[in-house]
Amino acid sequence: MRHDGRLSRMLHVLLHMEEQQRPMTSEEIAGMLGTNPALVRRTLAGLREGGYVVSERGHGGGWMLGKPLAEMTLRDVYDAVGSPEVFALGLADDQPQCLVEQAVNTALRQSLDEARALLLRRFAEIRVSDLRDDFAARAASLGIMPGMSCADA
Amino acid sequence: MRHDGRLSRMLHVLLHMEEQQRPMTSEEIAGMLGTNPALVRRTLAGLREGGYVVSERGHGGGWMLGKPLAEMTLRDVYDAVGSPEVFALGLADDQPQCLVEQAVNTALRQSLDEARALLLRRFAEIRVSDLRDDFAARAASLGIMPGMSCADA
DNA sequence: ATAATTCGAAACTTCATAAGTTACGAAATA
DNA sequence: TATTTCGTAACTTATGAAGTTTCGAATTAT
Ligand code: FES
Ligand code: FES
Repeated sequence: MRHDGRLSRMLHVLLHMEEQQRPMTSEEIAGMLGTNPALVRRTLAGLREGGYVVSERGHGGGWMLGKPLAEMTLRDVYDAVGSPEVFALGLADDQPQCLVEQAVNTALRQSLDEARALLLRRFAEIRVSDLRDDFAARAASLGIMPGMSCADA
Repeated sequence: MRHDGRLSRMLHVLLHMEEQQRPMTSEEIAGMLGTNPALVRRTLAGLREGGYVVSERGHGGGWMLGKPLAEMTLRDVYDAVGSPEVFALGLADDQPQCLVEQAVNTALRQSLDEARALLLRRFAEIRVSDLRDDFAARAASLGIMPGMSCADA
């Protein structure tokens, strides 16, 4: 099953966005992510609705942070990209007639709901700025300039 | 993303299998699950390797439990169907050059690993026989004969 | 023996959907 | 007026579970 990488990508983008003191175009971002501008616009549109980024059209336009990274949690970003399905595991039928299958569903739902709740709780505890700090520490310990250029682009 | 219903289906099958005091053919099971015999064989093959079911060919053959439901946990069944990917959420790139993306991956992995560990721990705590008991309780409270026939077939 | 049943397994098609792409209009700046 | 850049719709591709077809092998019934 193809997994959903939107949360991961958007976090990556937000961190790079903070480093830049200028709007980043969808094309730049697409190059960074190894994808294309239309997809970037489509996904960042969700973050814009939440005020996490702002976009400007025309010459000199692009995407910039709409608020400090310290004011966004992973949970916020998760919701901004559409609160995608967490699990690949699922039920065969959500509303089965069969009582046996209902028992199976009840048990699986309970476990899945618990695990999802834990995950989203963790996400809510982590600010995006914490990732930036983690990155800064890695960079420092490797003796790398914090404002590095994009190696993957 | 299309989710993976193998665990759910196999639990359903195991519970029905216990009710029957005879081998169930792949065709019967397929009718029950709303699918087809080849898929049933493919998926049950994993359970057979773990000794959770046994199969016999030829006239009067089919599938039967290989051990009591009290000796199987949801975790056992999960592993028997191939330990499928738990999450639909995933990383954009598992081994990125970019330090920023590495920081993102580290944080996401940590949260996902925690949630997965909790889920599998719960799975390991639940015996398949617990689901049967839950089913029996539902059936009793509805005044339904425990050995009901298949309504979905 | 012969026929019927049933699993075993390979090869293939379908389906769902995230991702990727193309294209063009709207808005902003030069 | 030309250029840049986002906004958005429509379309194609990629991936893997699910579904299907088919035939051989094993087992039992007659
Ligand atoms: S993609 Fe993060 S530095 Fe290039
Ligand atoms: S599928 Fe469970 S009773 Fe028919």
